[in-house]
Amino acid sequence: MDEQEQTRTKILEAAYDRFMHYGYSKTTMSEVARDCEMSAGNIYRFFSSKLDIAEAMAEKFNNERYIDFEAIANKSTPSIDRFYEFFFFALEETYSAIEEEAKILEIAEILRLERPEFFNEHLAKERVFLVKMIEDGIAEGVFRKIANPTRTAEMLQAALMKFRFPQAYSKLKLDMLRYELEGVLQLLLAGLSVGAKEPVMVNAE
Amino acid sequence: MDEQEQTRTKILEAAYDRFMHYGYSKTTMSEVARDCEMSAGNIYRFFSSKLDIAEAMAEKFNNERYIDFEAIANKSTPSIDRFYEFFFFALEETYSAIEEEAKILEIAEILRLERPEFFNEHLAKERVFLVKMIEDGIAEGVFRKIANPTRTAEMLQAALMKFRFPQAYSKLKLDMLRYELEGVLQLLLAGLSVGAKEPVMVNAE
DNA sequence: GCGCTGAAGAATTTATAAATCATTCAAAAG
DNA sequence: CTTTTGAATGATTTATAAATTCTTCAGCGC
Repeated sequence: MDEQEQTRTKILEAAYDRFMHYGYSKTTMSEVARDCEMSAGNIYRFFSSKLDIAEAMAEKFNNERYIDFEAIANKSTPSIDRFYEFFFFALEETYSAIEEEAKILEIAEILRLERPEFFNEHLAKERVFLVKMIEDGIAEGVFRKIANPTRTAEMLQAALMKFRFPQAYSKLKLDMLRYELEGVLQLLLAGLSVGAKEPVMVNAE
Repeated sequence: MDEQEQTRTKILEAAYDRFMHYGYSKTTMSEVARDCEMSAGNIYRFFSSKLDIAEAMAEKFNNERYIDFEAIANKSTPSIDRFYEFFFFALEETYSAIEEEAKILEIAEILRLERPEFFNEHLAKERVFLVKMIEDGIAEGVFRKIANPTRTAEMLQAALMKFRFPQAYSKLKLDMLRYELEGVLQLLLAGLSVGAKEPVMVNAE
């Protein structure tokens, strides 16, 4: 880790402590700079904006999740089991992270609004694991042949959006979210199962 | 229609014109009262709050949709076709209503926050049509036996939430929403099809 | 040159007072 | 007695000025 990278980390840590304690908007660049014993202007040699600090923090948080996601996706258990584990793990993890640290929600909301590309990249990264589990399921003979696994993964994400970002999309409590996730996932996975027929409309518009 | 009901309608119409022209929050009770040639205080003999006027308006709007929903649900076309028609109709209808009249979104947002029960009742009413179409699909031999159609309808609603209230849950454009709705619906209906297997986890937690 | 500072500017937030608003209710009008 | 008004009230919104904040960058020290 070179000097540059070391300073970035120092700033990130100082910002993290402040963001978690006082929240993103109540933390000033001067405060973070003071904690790092430098001037506010100098931070801009390492991060081009305050929002970039938040994004770097979120990226670090996500990267930790990707390790867990990858571990789940690569398990040797049936793909069905892995799907459940994946989405329930993600639900519990994000829900409790936000529950315990309400400040995280503020950052997530700001990024969702100000950095939608960041959000989309995150979804694309998660999708890689979904595609793998879909393909494994096909290989297992549990899922039917699927023309475009990436598109199917996109559809799973669209249908399960409210469980991946629970507090942003609803006010439901965790047990209710679990109940709904279970049911929706059951239906979606049934739709992938070997016997399932993709519906064909008689009167296509 | 008795006197009481007639006055309610007059107030509702005056409020509707104002809400659509200036928005909910920019409309005052005095203005509505003036349009009805009465005092602001007198409105409260007919509606117990400004929010109640908005709710009554939304109820009227919804009731018009229920007529269309019922017509679709009662068609003699295959239930699959009706499902598509139902959700695409709902998407186009709510999307364009909000697109053309941005003021409607304000009212919808306020009701979602301040009157969550109203929202839940609306979902329950829609669910009746979904249950019917599910049961028809079973009778047609297209859908598999389903233990609890009401629960399944709830799950469909949970998975399709972002298409029922498009602008509230995402910033996606209509063509993207159509693309996603098509795929998600396909997957969900495949999950209901006769051959589909409800997934059973090997290692239940 | 290189790394950093601190002053400066533009944008945003805060603070505060004034104004407006939703709602209530005593009393007037019918 | 029923219906309606309009003044009173407390809450919310608006308006405005002051202060703070993010960000830039000329120039200082190494």
